[in-house]
Formats: sequence, C-alpha cells, structure tokens
Amino acid sequence: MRNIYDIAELAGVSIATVSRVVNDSPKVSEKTKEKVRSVMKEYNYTPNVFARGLGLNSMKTVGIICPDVSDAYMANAISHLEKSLRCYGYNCILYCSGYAYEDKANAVNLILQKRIDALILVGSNYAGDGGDAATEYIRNAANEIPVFLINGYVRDPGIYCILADNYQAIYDVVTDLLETGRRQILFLYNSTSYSALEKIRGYEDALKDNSLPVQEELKVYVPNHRILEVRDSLLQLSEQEHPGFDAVVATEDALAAGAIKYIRAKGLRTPEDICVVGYNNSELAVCCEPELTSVDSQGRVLCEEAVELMMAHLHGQTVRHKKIVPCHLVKRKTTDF
Amino acid sequence: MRNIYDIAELAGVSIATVSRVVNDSPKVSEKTKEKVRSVMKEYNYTPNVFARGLGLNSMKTVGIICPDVSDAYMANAISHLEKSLRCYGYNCILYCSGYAYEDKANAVNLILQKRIDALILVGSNYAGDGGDAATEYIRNAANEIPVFLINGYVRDPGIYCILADNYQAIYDVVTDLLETGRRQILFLYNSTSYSALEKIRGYEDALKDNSLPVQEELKVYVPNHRILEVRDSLLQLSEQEHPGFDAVVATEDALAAGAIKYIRAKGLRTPEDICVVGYNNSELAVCCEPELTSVDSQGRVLCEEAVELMMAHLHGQTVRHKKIVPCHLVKRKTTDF
DNA sequence: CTGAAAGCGCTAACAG
DNA sequence: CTGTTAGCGCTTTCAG
Repeated sequence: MRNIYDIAELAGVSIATVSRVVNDSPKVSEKTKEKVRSVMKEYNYTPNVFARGLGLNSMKTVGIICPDVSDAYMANAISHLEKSLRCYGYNCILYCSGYAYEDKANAVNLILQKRIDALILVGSNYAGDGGDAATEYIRNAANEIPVFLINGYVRDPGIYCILADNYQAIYDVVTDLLETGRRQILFLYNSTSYSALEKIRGYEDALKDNSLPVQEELKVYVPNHRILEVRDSLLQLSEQEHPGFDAVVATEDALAAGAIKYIRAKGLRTPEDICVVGYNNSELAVCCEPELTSVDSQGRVLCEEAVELMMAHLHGQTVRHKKIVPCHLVKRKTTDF
Repeated sequence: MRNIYDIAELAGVSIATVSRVVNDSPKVSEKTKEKVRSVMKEYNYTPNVFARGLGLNSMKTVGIICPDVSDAYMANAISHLEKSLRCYGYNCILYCSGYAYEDKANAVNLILQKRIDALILVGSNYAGDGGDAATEYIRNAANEIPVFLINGYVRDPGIYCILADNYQAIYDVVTDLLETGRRQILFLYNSTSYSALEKIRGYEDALKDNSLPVQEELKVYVPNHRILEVRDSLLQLSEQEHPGFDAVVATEDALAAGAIKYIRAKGLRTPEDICVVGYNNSELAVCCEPELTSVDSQGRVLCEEAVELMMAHLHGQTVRHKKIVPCHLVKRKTTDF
C-alpha cells in the first residue's frame, strides 16, 4: 500500500501537488494532473481515509440511528438513505439503538464520537412524545452536528424534520370511512411516538368534524406488532363489554393484519362487516387475505428529501427546519370505497 | 473540543500517560488513572477517532455489504450483526450494493478503502453460482482483510463462511411431503445463488432417494418475489400444459405467499389440495391465510456465529473456514404433517 | 502553477 | 510507572 510520498516521487512532483490532484484542485495544470493521475492509477493508489479525516476533520460519513433495522419501515428507509447518501459520496455508519430512552441517548452519544458529518434519526420514536425531557439528547447532538429526523419532530435550531403528513392521512381515511356509513371506527396503535400522536389527532379531528364523539374504548393500544398477538388482543376485547366496531384504522400494516386475522377468527367478512386500513403499504399489505388497503407513507420520498436537505446544509445553504410530505392511500380489498 | 494535550496539561501529566489511560494500559498507577479520568470526565474529552485510526490503522469498524437492506432476511441479519458487533465495541459501515456483479464488486472495492477491519457479505448472492469468475472480487478483498460470508460459500484462504444447512432443510421437507403422499412437488425459486443451488440439490436428492424422477417442469423460476406477480406466474403456468402439482416448496416466504394466493385464486384449498412450505419464517409466514409452514433458516444464529468467528480471528486465533448451522422447520397450517 | 514545511491528535517505541 | 519524541498520511498556508 503506497502513500502520497510514493506517488509524489513516482510522478516527479511534490506531495502537495498530489494532494491537490486528489482533491481536484483547479490550480494544477491539466498536464501535471494527467501525469499524477496516471501514476495513481498505475499503482492503484487510494488516499488514507484516516489521515484525510485528521486533516479535514471529516470522513464524509453520516451516522444513521434507528431503533431496529429488522422493522420493515426502517429497513426500507435505511435502504433509501444509504442509496441517496452514496450518490453524494457519503458513507453510512449504522447504529440500532432499541427503543428505550437511555439506549437511544446512549447511541447518539456514541455515534457522535465517530466524528460523523451529520446524524439521521429514523422513526418518530426519537422525538418521544414531544416532551422536552424526551428530546434533550437530540438537542445536544444538534449542538455539534446537523441532525435530521425522519418522521419525527423537534423544534430546535440545527434539527431538521422531514415528516409524512400522517395527521392528514388518517383524517382523510376516517372521513372516507364515515362517508361510507361506518360509525364505530376502531383506532389500533402500538406506540405513542410523535407520528402515532399525530395519527390519533387525525382520527379524533375527523370524528369531531363530523359531529361524532370520540369513544375512548375505540382507541385500542396493543403492546407490540406481532400479528397473532394483535388478533388475540382483539379477540379478548370482544369477550369483554365493548361497543364493537365496523372499521379499523391501524397505525401499521402488521396491526391491520392482526385485525384481519381477528375478523376471520370471528367468522366475519371484510370489508362487508368490518373495513380495515393499514399503514405503510408494506409487503404485509398484499400478503393479507383479502389484500389490505393501506396508506403509503412515502418512506422513499422522505429519505430522499432528507438527504437533499442535508447536502444543501452541508454546502452552507440555509434550509428550512421542517418539510412535510403528503401520504397516499392505496386502495385494495379491505375497504369499500 | 479539547485534545490530548489539553487533558495532559490539565491533569499534570504527559500525553503518553493520557493515551495510556485512554487505552487502559496496565502500566499506569491507579492513582494517576483516577486523576486523568476525572479530568477527562470533567472536560468531556473523547479521543479523536481519526488520529487514533491513523496511529492504529484501524477504527474498530467492520464493513457490511448486502444487496438490499429492505429485504426482510437481510434486514434481520444486519440487525443481528450490528448488535453483536457493538457488543465487541465495533461499529458498522453499511453498503447496499444491489444484485449486479459489477455493482457488488464495486461496493467491495469502495468499502475496502475505508480501512475497515473486516468485511461481512450478507446473502448468498455474493458467492454467485460458485463459479470462479463470479467470486474474484471476494478473493481480492480477502487478500487485504478477513471476509465473512453469511450464507455464501467461497473456498479460499481468508474467507470464512457461515451457512445454514439449506440442503438438508429442503431435503427433509421434500421427504416429509413425499411421506404424506405428495407426488408432484413444485420447487419455486427466484435466484441461482449458492444457497438456492443448495436447495435445488436438496429437492432433487430427496426425490432421487425416493426413486422418483426430477421433472424439469416442476422446478419453476420466477424473476422476483412480489407476491402477486408470483401468483400470476403460477396462474399463467396452469393455463399452459403443465403436469400440475400437489405441493410447493419455495425458497422464500414471499414466493410461498404467492403460491397461497394462487391456490385461492384457483379455488383450491391448502393443505388439502396443495401443501405449501415457505422459507425464512418471516412475518409474511404468519400473515398468510392460512398461516404458512416455513423453514427457519436461523439468521440470528448465523450472524452471531459469524461475529464470534471474526473476533476470534481478529484476536489472532485460527478459526475454521466453514461453519454450518442446521435449520428448523416451523409447522403451521399449510402442510398436513 | 508548484514546493516546503507546519501541523491535525494520537500511538508506540525508547529512555529514564 | 512516566515522559520524550518520532512518526502515521494527508491538508494547507506561505513562499516562490
């Protein structure tokens, strides 16, 4: 493995010139550039990233943290982020933090020490429930490097938020459901993250705007997203005194899949007896039987926007702190509109 | 942001001592360690990773390449790898390469420049079909740093392979199917990667060992893993002259899910008319209706083994070049055994 | 346009 | 046990 001195000698120039060629500086004659480049090629020279990092205090690397890559939504997001970042010549270092506050804060602190150029937090879990205490570590991080939240929101300088319009998406879905005559709409969720809160708000507002009461029993929380467990929770619910429902709006496809399993277990039909709407438009949606109507939360768009914003910021431009991307409902067979 | 000189001065020692404390060298008195540590804490000092990398020529980072993190199997693997590696204090840099040969080779070359300590290639796509030309870039990489293949196999020094016993898994499944009287077993695959080849071999051997012929029409290749497209391929097949089948063994749950959709579309029943067995035991398996019997390919175990091997190797121990992990069939409702 | 030289912050002999 | 010092390979003034 040769270094810059070798190349300089081989090319008959100084290391400064080699460095300039590597960085494509305009103040080197095309002729010397040619010469140096050919030598670099011949000896298969690649600059040492550490030394480079030391000098520039940057390794063209951005940190990505998500609670769990094995979650389909996040995996998808990371896939898009990685791709977009690479287009700009940036690498990704990945950290899966888990969901606990302490673990998340810890992950952020650890990854900051890697001298990354920017930090991306995937998933609205990082915004907590919007409370100040829950986001302190994010604000600290933003003091050192720009922080980008995918689908989270923290209002503070240095923090940039790219969000799907989850409020509107749910508002619209519930409104649609109401219009087709559904009256008992179950809201099924498994998180109280920022975006979950937004979805709840959309649900409630749609009801209110149609002069319908918000029934607490119709907002049901399940502790995870395992399909069969969701089904069982619902089954259990139906054995207690529960008002019953003729539609379910879920904050995630897996929950909706659980609802479909429930409907089947009860010998009911969808959409006739109960409509179901999922969220994220994942593989699960089409795997369901019947196939699930689901809102597409535009993960790819969010990620691409985030990277674009980041690049603008890194190049010294001032960028907006918040960007909202509309969702899109993909109608399949579990709804009758 | 302070550096080692500041800390040295503040603590009244030399930078060498600070460095030793940072690296927890045993040849520093507890007393000075205490002192230095307290100063580091007080001023919130963290060593510069670049300078450190320059000196040690390592940043405790391993490169992970997979064709596509948005694939459930790979996302899962990466989740486990990341977790295990972090336990040993290693970071991950991630690269999603896509499936094309050139892109894969390119990814490997790019990531090598990052001076990673080891490289992990996730998915048997990296072994190609076992041909020499298809793995040249892997062997090149292994010349510089140890390479670990998750579910791939390349026999060459410096390359370590951790594999699920896919051959045996399929062999056993097919044998089970045969024992319950199935005779026309469709083998559904969408790749000719190393592990896919192993699975085919398991399928063929099981037939042969039961004195049954291998019918080429029963090995059907589909170009992707989109559930509905798989269904359509099968539907199309049934419209042509095709021997028909009473069981399907798929190399991936999504393909099996497609088969289930097909069965439903034809108005048939599973398992009565057609048994279905999937692979990887993913979320999709339980989302299917009825729930899918699936081979658990032990992704977590594979990854943990890989990291363990890697650490042993990095610590100078000699480790075996190949490790095979048995699979495990998870029986659900699409089979009658 | 090109070169010389001073760091960047840390590690690792080498001396005490 | 502790300090001195010479790099690690590159970037970047500052002169020419």
